[in-house]
Amino acid sequence: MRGAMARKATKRREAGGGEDVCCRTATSPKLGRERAREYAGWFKALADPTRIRILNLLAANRAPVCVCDIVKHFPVGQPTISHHLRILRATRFVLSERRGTFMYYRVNRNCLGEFPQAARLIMDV
Amino acid sequence: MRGAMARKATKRREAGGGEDVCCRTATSPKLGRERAREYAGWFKALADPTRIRILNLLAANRAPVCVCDIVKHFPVGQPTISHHLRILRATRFVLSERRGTFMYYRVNRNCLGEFPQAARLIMDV
DNA sequence: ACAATCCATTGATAATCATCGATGAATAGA
DNA sequence: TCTATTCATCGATGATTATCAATGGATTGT
Repeated sequence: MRGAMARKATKRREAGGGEDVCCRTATSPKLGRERAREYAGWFKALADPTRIRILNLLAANRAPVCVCDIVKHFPVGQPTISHHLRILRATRFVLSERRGTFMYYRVNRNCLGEFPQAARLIMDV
Repeated sequence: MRGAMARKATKRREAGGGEDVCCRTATSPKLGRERAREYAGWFKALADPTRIRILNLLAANRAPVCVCDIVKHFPVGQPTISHHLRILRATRFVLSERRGTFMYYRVNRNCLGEFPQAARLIMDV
């Protein structure tokens, strides 16, 4: 479904030196596709203003917060908040815990440490 | 279009103490909507594996790299690479420069410094 | 057993996005 | 001026997503 147009770039002057023309052969990305996909998943989880503010609300509260209290602070419905929480939970940005009828969410502080590491790998430093 | 279902949460026991029931009134998110939208835009720019690896390729090469050399390393067509570069350029993750027919791209190292700052603000530390 | 509450899930919808092929603008060289 | 090359943009398409209303499962209290 793709790749037809992808590979026919810059092939002139194959005879004469074997050198490509425009640049001196750039280095490949060092980050593998698997790792890149993992990081993209993390960033995608933060690529929404509501999710960022949910995360910030949970971080601002030392004690875990239940869903109905999260809902109060945002102009979207409860199912939407649940949807966002599921994404944040799947990426381990938040942790959840059940107490009776309530679900309490809190931020996962370990993620704070993983991010600079990812940034360094992407930025190659 | 939204807000109908949003605000009718947890209103019982208005008489008797004025207290809500489930949690002790969680703190609001400290991050404003404007800032959250700005950060979400940054993360959205990184929410794609191809863009992450383009960024990584540019970071791995000290000298600027032209588009046709970027295209060689990815299984997508040149218009798609241009599309991704436009997004990375709009968010200032990369800088571009024209030399004759070629467009040379390089990573913007300043962004490395802005990210931990954003992480700290979101995570409230 | 029953009613009430919390919250996750489902199904639908409109918007956004990644990708493609085709085209066009700009530049360099003959 | 003509041709070739690089790269951005356009229009279309399929996939993903944010949101909603409605429903259902789980738990608590009567």
